[in-house]
Amino acid sequence: MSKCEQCIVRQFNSLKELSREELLRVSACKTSRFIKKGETIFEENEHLDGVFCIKDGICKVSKMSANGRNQILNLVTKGSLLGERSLISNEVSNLKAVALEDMEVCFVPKSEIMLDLQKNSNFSMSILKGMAGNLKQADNLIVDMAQKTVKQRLAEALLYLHRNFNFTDDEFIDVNLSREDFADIIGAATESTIRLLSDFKKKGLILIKSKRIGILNELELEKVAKDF
Amino acid sequence: MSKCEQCIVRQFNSLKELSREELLRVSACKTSRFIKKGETIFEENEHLDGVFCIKDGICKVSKMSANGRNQILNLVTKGSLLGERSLISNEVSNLKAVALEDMEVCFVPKSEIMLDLQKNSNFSMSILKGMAGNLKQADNLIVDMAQKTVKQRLAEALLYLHRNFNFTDDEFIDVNLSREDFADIIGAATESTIRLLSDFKKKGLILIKSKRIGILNELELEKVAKDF
DNA sequence: TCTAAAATATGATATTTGTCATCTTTTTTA
DNA sequence: TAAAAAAGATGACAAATATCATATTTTAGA
Repeated sequence: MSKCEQCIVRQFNSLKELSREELLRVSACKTSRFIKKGETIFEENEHLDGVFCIKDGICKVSKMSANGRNQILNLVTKGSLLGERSLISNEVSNLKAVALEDMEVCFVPKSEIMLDLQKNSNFSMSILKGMAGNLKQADNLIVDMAQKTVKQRLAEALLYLHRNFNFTDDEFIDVNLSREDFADIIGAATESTIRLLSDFKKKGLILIKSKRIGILNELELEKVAKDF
Repeated sequence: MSKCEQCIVRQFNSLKELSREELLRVSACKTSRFIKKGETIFEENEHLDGVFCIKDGICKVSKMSANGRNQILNLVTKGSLLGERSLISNEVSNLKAVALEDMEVCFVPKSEIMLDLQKNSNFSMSILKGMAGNLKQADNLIVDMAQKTVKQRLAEALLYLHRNFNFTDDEFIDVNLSREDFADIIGAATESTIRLLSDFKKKGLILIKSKRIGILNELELEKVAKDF
């Protein structure tokens, strides 16, 4: 089992605030898991007895609505923690996480995290800052969902993906999302989403090569998103 | 100026975790403000150098969308804190707060709160739990906004108001909201909102007496909200 | 590599929702 | 209290979006 002290990934999340001793303790009690594309990391209403630290890969975090449709709330990637919210509230998970590609994920038991939260104020402050950031992001998303048209939300989503998930040097977004995933991100019917993507393609805003999508005209897409 | 030690309101928020000495320090540096109905407590993008503790009254917390429409994200009432998120992120406020009735609000300077966050792990844990709760609530709202119809969202809003703001013993919701406020809560046009309210009234689900609204048939309203 | 299944695409149509105009009621203010 | 302003209500219509049907393309598995 690899050691947290040598793991570069922790630099990207609150675990970076842990002292050497704390980190050694985490390393000693953590477990590691490989997750295949499409597999579920955790389910809604599952009891999570700890937090996940994503070592590699990317997953979609979603929640089922009462009408049976899935809403993707976030795409979470290498370096992020998952499950802190439920752990802190001492509740079962309100979200579900599914791998979009093969992943490696470490699991740190609750007891260790809670101890560090209690004893290390830099760590708890870092977690708190992360949560505050998530909350701001969530507020923005509420406003977008409530006030923007499906077309605008799709434009926003494409821009977001372009800015955050263009790892390779080609113009394609580097996340393996189906049309249904897109629909679940923007909260629309799959058919409507497909139609709008075709529209954007026709207007030269994006490039579609079967499943892969690339942004061609960021400026114009921004205009669509902002409703000019 | 009244004293925090004797203020019953702090029992309802994280300030309850402060020690006697900490509370005395807060009491010494806090200020108190009376705010008239309709007045703004703080604006979007305003620099908040502390947090507000609501001693009395109720306010709407909202955010402007790019298209110039207002989105109400929360109704915040006696006993709640306001502004912690911005303070923790060390950012200007992302939200605006406007009084829905006459209010009394205390203001605690940032330096004091930050000190307590650092030194008192019960306090920081309580703030963290509060933020985690807000985040869960926000996630739920995203799903509702993305997946539910305007009618369903209105039904949900009415139920929420009924359950949380029925202070008197009559059947009316005890918050002074305009039809535009309702529209800003559910993210719809004011006219659509008015029309749906009339519909609900016609069907005997609610009672409308000019500005005052009461819930008559909670069960049926739930059915509407859940789409049966 | 061929085939079946899944995903994507598109047309037709119904439903939902927004917009603009106008009227009525309520509230505010002089 | 009367007049003016604001809020609420409603009709007509347009735009956005969902739904259902079906065709086409892509992907996965034998």
